[in-house]
Amino acid sequence: MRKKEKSCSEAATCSVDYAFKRIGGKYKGRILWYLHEHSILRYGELSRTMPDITTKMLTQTLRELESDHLINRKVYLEVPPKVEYTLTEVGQGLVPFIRYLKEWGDEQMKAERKKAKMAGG
Amino acid sequence: MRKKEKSCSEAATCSVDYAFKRIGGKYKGRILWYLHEHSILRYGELSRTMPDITTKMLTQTLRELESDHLINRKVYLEVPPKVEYTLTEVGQGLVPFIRYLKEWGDEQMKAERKKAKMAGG
DNA sequence: CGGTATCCCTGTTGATACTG
DNA sequence: CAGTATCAACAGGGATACCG
Repeated sequence: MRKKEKSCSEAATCSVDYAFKRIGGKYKGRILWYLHEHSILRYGELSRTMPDITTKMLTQTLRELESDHLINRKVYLEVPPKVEYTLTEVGQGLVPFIRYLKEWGDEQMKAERKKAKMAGG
Repeated sequence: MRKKEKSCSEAATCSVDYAFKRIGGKYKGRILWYLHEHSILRYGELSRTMPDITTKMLTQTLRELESDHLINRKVYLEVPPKVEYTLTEVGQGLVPFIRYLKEWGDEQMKAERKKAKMAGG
C-alpha cells in the first residue's frame, strides 16, 4: 500500500515546494553562497567561515547538498586528510537566484533599519 | 544584556540568511506563488487549494508573511466574514525569484524522472 | 466563514566526546 | 584535518475541538 499522496496535486506547483526543500535548510543558502563566492572551499574553511554551525550540522548539510547534486565533494587521500567542496553545474544554476534573494534581503534589511532609526529618534 | 550575537559577522552575507528565513517556511513558497497566480485569494480558497495544510498552520503562516510585509490581509466586516489576501509590493518583488526557483525545480524533477525511468528499464 | 486553543509528536538542531 | 556517535533540547508542525 503506497503512502497516501498528500499535498501537491498539480505537479507544476509542486516544483516550488520541491525546490524549497532542496535549498531550504537552516544553512544551505549560506553554504551555497560561500561556495559561489570562493569557488572552492575545504571543510575547515567552511567551518571557520560559519562558526555558528556545529561540525555535525555542517557535515549533515553538506551531505544533503551532495546527494541533491548541488555540490561536489572531492577527497584527497593524503595525510592529513583534505576535502574540497565546489558547486556542481546544477548548483551554479541556483546562483542567480540566490543573488537575487540576497539583494532582496539587503533591501529589506536597509528598509527595516531606516524604520527603526526613525522610530528611535 | 543582549542576546549573544552569533552567526553572521558580515552583514552582506547575512542577508542570504535573512531572506531565507522570511520565505523558508514549509508552505510560504507555495502560498506566495498561489497569491501571485490568482492575485487575490480568500482564506477558504487558500485552504482548499492546499488541503494538506491545517487551519492552524495556514493562519500562522499567513500571519508571519503579513508581519514580514509580504502579503496584505484585508478584512471585510460582514456576515459571514470575508478576508482577502494579496501580495504586497515587497512580496511581488519576490515573484521573479520564485518563478526562477520553480523553473529550476521543474528541470530537476524532470531530470530525476528520466533517470528513474532509465534505471527502471 | 475564518479563524483559536490545546495537546502531542516528530524532525531538526545543539553539546559534547571521540576517531581514522 | 575532517569528520562520527550519542544524547538531549527545542521548534515546527499535526489532530482535534471549539468560538465570534
